[in-house]
Amino acid sequence: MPELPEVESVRLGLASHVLGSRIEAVEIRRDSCVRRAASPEAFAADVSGRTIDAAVRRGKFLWLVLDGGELALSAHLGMSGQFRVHGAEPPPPHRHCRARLTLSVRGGFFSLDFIDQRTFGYLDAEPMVATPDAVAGGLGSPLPAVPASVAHIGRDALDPALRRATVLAQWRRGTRGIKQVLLDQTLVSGIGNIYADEALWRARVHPATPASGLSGRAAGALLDATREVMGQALAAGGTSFDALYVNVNGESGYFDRELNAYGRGGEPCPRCGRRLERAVMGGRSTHWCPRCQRAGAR
DNA sequence: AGTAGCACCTGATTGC
DNA sequence: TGCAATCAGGTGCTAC
Repeated sequence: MPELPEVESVRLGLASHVLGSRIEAVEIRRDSCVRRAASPEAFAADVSGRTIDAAVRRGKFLWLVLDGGELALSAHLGMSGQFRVHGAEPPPPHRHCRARLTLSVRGGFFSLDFIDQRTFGYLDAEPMVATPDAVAGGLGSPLPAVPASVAHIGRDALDPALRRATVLAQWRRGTRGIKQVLLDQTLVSGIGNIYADEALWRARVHPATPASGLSGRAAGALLDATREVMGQALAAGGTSFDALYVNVNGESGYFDRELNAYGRGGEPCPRCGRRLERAVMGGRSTHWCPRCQRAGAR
């Protein structure tokens, strides 16, 4: 469920609570929440006793830089992952709590819970690896490296170091529809199903338009639209329809009130009044206005 | 090489 | 009321 604005809200919350703290204890409550590590015990051994130096994000991928920066505690929220911060005496773990970390800072202790109903999310201990374009890392990162599992992920739409001309050329290559291309995290990361539909609506591009048929100008306007909509969503604390997405303090964002297309199939287009359409494209539910977003327009 | 399809899960909602 | 089908914000692997 979480896309770039939601993951960035989580990153900001983590940064405000865990930077400079030390990982004292690790309780894995569901083994499969640790994917790459050889075992839950190996994960715990890798991260225990280490200090958290930074909280970094690229697209929807999030990681805590440990000690010297050669190791990361990486996390992906999948469809339903959350982090929740509790004080020295945390409540009993939530039913979907997959891991509980105990952290210490200046003699005080607190808990960090990883909660994930659908279990598509994960935690891992990973080496940091250099990437060809790792000039400045992702948002929040001063480091020239990313966790191994993020090496194939493109810079995200809000990253100042995004190579605009390069990604627009990559977008327009191949045979896929533009909706599928927007969701390709190896080109521009961070755009998920909600913000893909919203950006296409803003830029007046039909989701099934062959990406190769977009003009450079239209592709550029679409990239700008992804940045605008995700920037505004971030300012509103992200999008949330229910208790499945909350920040580290358990609070929901408000951007769902500002969605123009996503989830509004059958409702009037906020721009022209025409009934919005809904269909499945590339296995994902897709929403658009058949009048504002004409196939082949622009 | 690029792309489509499916697998991975749990839970809420909808329809019969 | 019960039960099955459908849907949900993501990613990675496999087979074309």
